[in-house]
Amino acid sequence: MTVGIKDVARLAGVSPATVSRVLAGRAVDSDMQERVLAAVKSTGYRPNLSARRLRSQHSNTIGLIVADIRNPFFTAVSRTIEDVAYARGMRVILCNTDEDPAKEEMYLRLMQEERVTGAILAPTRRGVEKVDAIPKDFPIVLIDRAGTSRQHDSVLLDNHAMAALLVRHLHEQGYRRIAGLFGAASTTGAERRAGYEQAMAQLGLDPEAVLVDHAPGAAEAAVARLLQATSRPEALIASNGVMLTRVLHAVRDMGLVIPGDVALAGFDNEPWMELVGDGLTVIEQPVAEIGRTAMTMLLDRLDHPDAAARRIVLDGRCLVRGSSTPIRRTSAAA
Amino acid sequence: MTVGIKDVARLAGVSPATVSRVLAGRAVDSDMQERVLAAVKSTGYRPNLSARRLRSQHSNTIGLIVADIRNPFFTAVSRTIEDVAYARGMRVILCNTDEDPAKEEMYLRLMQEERVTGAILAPTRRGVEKVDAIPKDFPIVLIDRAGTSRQHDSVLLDNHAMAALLVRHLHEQGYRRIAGLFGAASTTGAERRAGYEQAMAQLGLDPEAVLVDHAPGAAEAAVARLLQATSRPEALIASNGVMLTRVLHAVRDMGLVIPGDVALAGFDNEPWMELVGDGLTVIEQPVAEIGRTAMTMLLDRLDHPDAAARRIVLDGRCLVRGSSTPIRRTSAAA
DNA sequence: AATTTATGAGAAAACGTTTTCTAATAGCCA
DNA sequence: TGGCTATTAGAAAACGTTTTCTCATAAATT
Repeated sequence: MTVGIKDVARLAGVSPATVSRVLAGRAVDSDMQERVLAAVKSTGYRPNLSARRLRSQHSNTIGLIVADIRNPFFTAVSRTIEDVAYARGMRVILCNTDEDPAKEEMYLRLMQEERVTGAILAPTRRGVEKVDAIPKDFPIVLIDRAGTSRQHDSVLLDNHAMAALLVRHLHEQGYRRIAGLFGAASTTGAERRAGYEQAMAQLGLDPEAVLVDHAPGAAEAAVARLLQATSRPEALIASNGVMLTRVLHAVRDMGLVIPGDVALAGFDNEPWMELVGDGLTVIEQPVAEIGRTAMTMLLDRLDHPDAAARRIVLDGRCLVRGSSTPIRRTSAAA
Repeated sequence: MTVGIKDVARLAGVSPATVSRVLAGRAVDSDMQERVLAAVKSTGYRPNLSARRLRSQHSNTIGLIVADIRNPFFTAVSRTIEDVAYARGMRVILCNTDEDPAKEEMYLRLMQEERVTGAILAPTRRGVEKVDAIPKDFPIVLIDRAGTSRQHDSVLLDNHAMAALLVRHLHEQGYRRIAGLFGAASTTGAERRAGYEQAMAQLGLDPEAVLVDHAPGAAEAAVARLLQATSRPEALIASNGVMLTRVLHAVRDMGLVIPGDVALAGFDNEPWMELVGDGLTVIEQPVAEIGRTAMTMLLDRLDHPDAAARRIVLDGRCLVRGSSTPIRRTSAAA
């Protein structure tokens, strides 16, 4: 019942090939073109993209695999990627791994079965080890996390440096006992932790890094444990925006005030972060640039399949706000 | 170069049809099955989903068209829809209209060309008028906005009642001059405005509704205009979460405090909303239930194409927080 | 003016599957 | 034991396009 290219051709009195050519915008007799366009309109013909993809062997689709679209960082990056893609006539398939390597593997397989033109992937910590096993003829750009893999293109934040920057900022404000909460399931967490520990060591401070699960409630529990200890930290660092939100909740629930009882700083800027209290000090990531760069790299890769893999490392901005005002010590200094 | 079902068949010494049957999990000789599976593994065969869809005539894909995935309401709903869909072996194509009817139309056309099994759509205000023109054989569920269309299934919030609820709450707290900011491009905004106006009228109050564009900066400008007027409103209502955030920003930028200078309430709950000041009073939508219901309706529709269209209206919860504490009048009462 | 080259249209093949159709074998009942 | 049915596998058609191939006609070159 559905109208196909043959029906259009018959109505217009031309061959299917001609209809295809008209639709592809290639040179045809203007009279025929007119008849074809009229026939398309009158039949309400809609090309079947599956058939088109099967025959033409390119999908014009890219896969986007992130941990969780509810994380505003990924939301923002995704949005940019989609806009660029659709502007180029490409579709995007979006998948959430929930930091689960099994899901990630399944979605990567799905992408191959969809014969996507390429994929943009934020791999899980365990997934990043397997990423080098992906066939070279499957173009991939890693975002946000790349681990040690140098085989694929990647666009990353300078996590190490940014975490260190945060530590030094807190140190300058007079904080000494600075604890850090880092995501356990992502390489991002690991890198930020390393930056944190190195900066702490350089300043002669004792690092206290906590690895936090992706599971709900984990961050809250970690905060409670930290702040109920005998020598409570003077400041907390949260390694991403979602965790920062949870830490904030947990601190409030304990009846503590920021920064009076404990200072707070973290990663990822969101519109509300300057509204809570006197604002939250954060490292803002260049989300739009990350998305745009990833798409550009992917398209470049398609043009030059054999070029060497590139790694682009971007810097964030440290937005200093009220949650890290200079410390006011109540008793003896450290 | 890519390995197809024929290659697998040749290696396993069976016909392509048999390979297809094994992969579909249908009954075959166990010896052959074993050989096929071995051949699949050794060749690294990946089925071509385009070919499969073309031949089998079902795409196992649903389209999801929302205004903007960066709006946390849509993010949350999308996430639920995706989870349900993938659990059923279906894919989701996600598109953002940016409240632009032209984009919406284009994406609806795209969905038809993809031969999606069905679509879930949050139509723009102008798009909702055209939605009845969509062929009946294209299953659609409208979410969040349905206007007067009764031809398609829909799952909605009781916008009228919820807006009225917010008005009555503010009235109970002692507020009288209550202004509302409503999205100009969505039917949601229109319905909430109607509820607001009716409730205001019933309480004998003068409504002051402002229609706010989707464009950036529009909400801020509207707030500035309202609060600089000679008789400044005592309370503001924002018709969705994004607008609420912007209103909050604007109020803060003017150096006013909430609720001391002006009270604030709105729609859509987000994790941070209990953290800013003494919390924001909002109507929380049952986002997960909306997503789940939409998917269920869509799947039902596929089973019963000729059943009458259903409209499911859900209630939200009013979360009372600090931004609407009882008014303390400085001078004479109204 | 004759030959080559360029252009454009139709016929038919091809893309990689699933499904229908046909045939063969095994199992069952009388 | 003979015929009938049920089951399973292979051959071939089909899905709706694009693209290659072939041919005819027009344009260009010598």
